[in-house]
Amino acid sequence: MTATDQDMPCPAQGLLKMLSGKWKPEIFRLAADAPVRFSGLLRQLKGSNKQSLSVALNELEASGLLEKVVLRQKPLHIAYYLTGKGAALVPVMQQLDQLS
Amino acid sequence: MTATDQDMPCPAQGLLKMLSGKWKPEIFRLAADAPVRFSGLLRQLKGSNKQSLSVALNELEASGLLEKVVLRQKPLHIAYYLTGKGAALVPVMQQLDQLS
DNA sequence: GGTAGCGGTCATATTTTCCTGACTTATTGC
DNA sequence: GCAATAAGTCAGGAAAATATGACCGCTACC
Repeated sequence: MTATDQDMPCPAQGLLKMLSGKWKPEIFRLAADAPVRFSGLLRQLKGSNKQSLSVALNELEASGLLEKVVLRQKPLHIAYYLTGKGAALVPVMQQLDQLS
Repeated sequence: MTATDQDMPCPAQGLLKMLSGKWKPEIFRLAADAPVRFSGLLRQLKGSNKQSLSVALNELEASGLLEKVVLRQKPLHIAYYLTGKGAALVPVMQQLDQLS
């Protein structure tokens, strides 16, 4: 059990895990469309809550799919943008959509 | 809340859910390679257990990705085969692999 | 008749995930 | 100064997922 032991015999499993959870797929989809913000998500995703969104956003950021950006404009905004890695995932998601 | 209420604002979410869980991605991958059997999985997937595999296999079957087949040969075998729907998912999984 | 392998189920833990409500810091509007 | 909005954190608790160990029916072997 070293630090390099990734314990991941299935390559796709990592990606799958990045989008697993109750809110992450929807957040990702919205972010793929346009940058998202905390309060906006809280309003759009009915039934969600601060805690879960906070965790989900942090995980999406940690896995490199979203990037948190502080916009130093008038009222100070924080937005989450899709990264390059995130964008690379979009076409795969679209294929999944079509299989549904 | 009718029976037609699918509560699924994100199309890909259904597919994602079908492969969510600790063992389902690996089971799916193995089944995509060749039909799998209960005892074989239990041996190959180190750290797994009957209960979890049973649940995972039933869910994969219920979601139409695997098909349970009883082979009425000499010692009686039960195997899980990839369905057409499951096969359609394979190339998408391969794309996920390459994004890793 | 005893033992072993296959393919499970069942009842019960343990672990992980998700939700709730209270509280915080900073900014804006009145 | 006071309330509101944004973007959270924190301490619980409830619910869902996962694991453990016992047990069962069937076939096969010796």
